[in-house]
Amino acid sequence: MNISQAAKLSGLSVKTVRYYADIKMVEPARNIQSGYRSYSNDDVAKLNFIGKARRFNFSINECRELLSLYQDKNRSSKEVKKLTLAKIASIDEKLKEFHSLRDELSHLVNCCNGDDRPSCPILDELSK
Amino acid sequence: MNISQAAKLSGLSVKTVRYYADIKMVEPARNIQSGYRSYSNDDVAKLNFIGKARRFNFSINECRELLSLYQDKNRSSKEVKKLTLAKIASIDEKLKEFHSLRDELSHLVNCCNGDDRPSCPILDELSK
DNA sequence: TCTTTACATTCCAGTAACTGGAGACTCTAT
DNA sequence: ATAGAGTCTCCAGTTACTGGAATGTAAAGA
Repeated sequence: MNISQAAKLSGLSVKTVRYYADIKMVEPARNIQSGYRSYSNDDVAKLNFIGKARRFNFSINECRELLSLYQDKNRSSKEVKKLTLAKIASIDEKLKEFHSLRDELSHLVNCCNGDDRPSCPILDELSK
Repeated sequence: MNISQAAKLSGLSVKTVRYYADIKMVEPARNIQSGYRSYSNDDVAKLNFIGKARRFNFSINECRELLSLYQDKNRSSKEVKKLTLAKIASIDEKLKEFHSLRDELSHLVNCCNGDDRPSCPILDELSK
């Protein structure tokens, strides 16, 4: 199938699918006459896999790792679990950061009158 | 003072401070002889301000806005509050995303044996 | 004074993961 | 035959820096 159908089936944009071909992550066959990319069902399955992994916040390189594990019939689940645990840990980091950020900002907002007078505890805090 | 001291006082890297000069956010005077950037205390205060705002996850453009409000003696606190509330909302978005991501991933990890056999619910989920 | 060393300058490239657009070619339908 | 849709490649832009090369300047020691 052509790229637009592969894109539709995998829920990705055409640009993204072409990008994944460029970076050699999912390299489809080519129609020799037209030069058009020609995607198999297998290719679409990979695109789907990658799309999901990306939505799970795995980076492109992590997706590559996962993809090779996915395609390796002899892989152990240990490796995948390890990668996923690391990902969870990094998400926890981010959560912590964002939580404290949120708390500080909302504290500042609560102290701010929000009227038309120039006094503003938010700016005061930023300039300390 | 020279750039390295301005960097030290503001807690930013020299590269970053130079970058902020390049993008015309904090433009110091120049020593005519040497061409070296020459930072005033006022410049350092701005750098500090920006550094803090960046740590509060404001983008460079938002920092520009905040900075101009900061320097505008006639600004109202309303504007700043609005910007900050929007920032909080976007942080909340991210928090929600990351929370659900985390939950899904840890669910998958809990279902995974993590042994040397190839069966792996994580990959199974990704390939569905 | 000379020399070393530390610090400064500019400019270019790379990061991550795409996205947008230009110009050209191909396919399909009328 | 031609219009319109789809595809191709290639280049640039996004965000906020960071690293490195080649070169110039300042300060301190011998």
